[in-house]
Amino acid sequence: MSLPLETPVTSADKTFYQLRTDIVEGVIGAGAKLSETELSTRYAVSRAVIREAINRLVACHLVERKANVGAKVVTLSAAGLVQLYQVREALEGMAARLAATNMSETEITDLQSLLQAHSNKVSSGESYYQEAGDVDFHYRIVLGSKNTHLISVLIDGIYHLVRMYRVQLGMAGPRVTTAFEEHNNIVRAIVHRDGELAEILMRRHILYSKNNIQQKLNSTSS
Amino acid sequence: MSLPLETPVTSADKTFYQLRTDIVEGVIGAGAKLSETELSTRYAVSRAVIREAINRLVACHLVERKANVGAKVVTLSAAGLVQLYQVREALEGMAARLAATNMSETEITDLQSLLQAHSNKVSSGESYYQEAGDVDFHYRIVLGSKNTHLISVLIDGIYHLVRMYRVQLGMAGPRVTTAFEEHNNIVRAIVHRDGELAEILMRRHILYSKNNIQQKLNSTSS
DNA sequence: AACCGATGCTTTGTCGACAATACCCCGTCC
DNA sequence: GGACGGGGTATTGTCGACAAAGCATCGGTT
Repeated sequence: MSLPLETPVTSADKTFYQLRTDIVEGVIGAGAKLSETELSTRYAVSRAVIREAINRLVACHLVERKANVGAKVVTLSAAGLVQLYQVREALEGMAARLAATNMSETEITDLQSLLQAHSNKVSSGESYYQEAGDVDFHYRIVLGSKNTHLISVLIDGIYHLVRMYRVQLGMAGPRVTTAFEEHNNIVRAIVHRDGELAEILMRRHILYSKNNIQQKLNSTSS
Repeated sequence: MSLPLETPVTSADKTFYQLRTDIVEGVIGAGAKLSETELSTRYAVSRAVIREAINRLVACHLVERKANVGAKVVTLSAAGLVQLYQVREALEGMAARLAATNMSETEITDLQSLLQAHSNKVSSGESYYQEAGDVDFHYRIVLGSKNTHLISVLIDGIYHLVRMYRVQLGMAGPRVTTAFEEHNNIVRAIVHRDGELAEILMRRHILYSKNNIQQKLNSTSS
């Protein structure tokens, strides 16, 4: 793995991470109500820490809360996924642009070797690539931007939502080989320190993914 | 005003809004420690609501908290402002692109009349434009995108940070007339439903602002 | 004299109980 | 018969107190 780096120190931290994975992974289904008392018994902690965890989940847009009523897991829609990918296109495009100028030489060589390793796996027929490899690649680009706000919005927020969408809507999808080629082109632009090109390629890459997903959604709904 | 629309219902809401304005407005200075006990007495509420308010401020990136140590207001830097404007460029550019296709006809005409009103004020010499007019314009574009994530990240998060930077670093700045022209061009692109052009113009508009601010920072620091 | 450890104090994290609000059910009235 | 109003219940919001962790001071040792 690249970097969880999220070390829970307090009890609220642990419950927050636990709840987040449970929600993203679908253990707690979409639209499910988060009863504070029930969760406090299930996780064997006070209601206060549950409340804090829920508030953080609200900040991540993973759950919604109405005052004096309660919190429930957000229900996802195809339109929401499209909106999410629009934001990804904008943010990760900028991340790629910045990464082209801000990544260190060692980071770039690491990125290249990472891609090379994925290439080997893809050519050997492993479809392992899709999940872990893809997120790893995008993580490195985002972190390479060295832009704090960009990093936090994407890694702490959007990526978890994307994962949740994947699980909810049952996207284990292919699109491996072409995506690999796109990744390769992006890295090449970064190697040449061409931020403008890197941004364009990254935006197209995410746009393609969006179209791919939309197409899949339409075919399943028809 | 366009839309605060943030109606505090619970006590923690009110405290959160109060604290946020106090921090953004500089009443609570940068780097200041937020003592929970002290704030609970100052605002005459329990420590629990103070904690919740602080947690929300942490989510907005207005304060930082270290476990078992405490929370303090973020200290701003020129580099941070540059990073913030990079994110603005990406997000608001996308917002303009989406607004070009998603804004209703009435929203567009309202936007035009708003700009016309500002034009009158500018030509009559009022420098009132800068603050209220500019934020109003950008708000409408962002809301016109109809993209939930875009709206929340910008309006609930980044714009408050930008305001805080303005206050902290003493930016009351001019750049009125040229900015108005840029706004006008963006609106024209939206009228023509040309999302691509609207994005380009918005990105340049924000880039100009960033350069303007950077230049001002360098001149003051030298 | 400087470094290390213990002790006490301050602040945060957590807990259980109380207050307030919303929902549900039922009775009554039109 | 339907709609409005009142009471009961369950859940959330708020509070004060206890537990734990960090920080400073002070004493001891090398």
